Amino acid sequence: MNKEKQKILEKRGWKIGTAKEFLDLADEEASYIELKLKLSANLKKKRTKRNLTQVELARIIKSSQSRVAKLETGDPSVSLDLIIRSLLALGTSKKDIARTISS
Amino acid sequence: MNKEKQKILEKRGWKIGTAKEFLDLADEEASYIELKLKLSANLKKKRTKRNLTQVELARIIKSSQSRVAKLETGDPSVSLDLIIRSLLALGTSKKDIARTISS
DNA sequence: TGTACTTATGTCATATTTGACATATATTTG
DNA sequence: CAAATATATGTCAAATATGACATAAGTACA
Repeated sequence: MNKEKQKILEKRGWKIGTAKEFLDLADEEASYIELKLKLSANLKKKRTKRNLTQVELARIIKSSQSRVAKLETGDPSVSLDLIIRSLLALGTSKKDIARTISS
Repeated sequence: MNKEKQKILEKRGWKIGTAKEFLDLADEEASYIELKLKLSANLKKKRTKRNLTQVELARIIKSSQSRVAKLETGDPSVSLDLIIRSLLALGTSKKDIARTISS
């Protein structure tokens, strides 16, 4: 992971860690974050494709509009669990999730 | 999802929900749980293949033996985030994770 | 058998994630 | 343009996940 990418992620609120940790864990951490961001982007794509508003999706997953916004903007406060649950709630198949991850 | 499967999962500590909710959300919930269980099983497989003890893996992911045990036994208290992070810490590729999910 | 090693289970204080709310900022539509 | 609609951002109390610890239970092997 290059410095630029790290800066961008940190600006969005992701903590990559100190320099020392950075050397050890950065790659896994970056992979983990990228995985989440990919799935988040996919969620947004799926929702818009269905012409659903964030409010409507929030109702489906029993959450709130603001949380859906955070889900889709890749906010660090959002868990992978919630992302996956949301995708599944939109009828996303395991295969489709897998595709998104390995893309 | 059949009643049997629900009972088994509930016995292990998973809350599937009330009868009414069950009808609406059971399938997504079941998919979500199965996804976690599959990845957990894969984690255990990867660790043992490497001849690592739970204590050693705990060190690598900066956690504790007990949490690793919970990770591998599919304890409901374990997040997908931790499972994925752990897999990545063992050098699992996105492709491999994707494979596990769609299997 | 027993002793060392490994894994499972229970508990808990702390940390993180949650839905909800208010409100700011786009974006669309008339 | 303005009003309506949709999305983003900040905050917070409550819910959930966390590492750590103790200890039980299982496994290997002398």
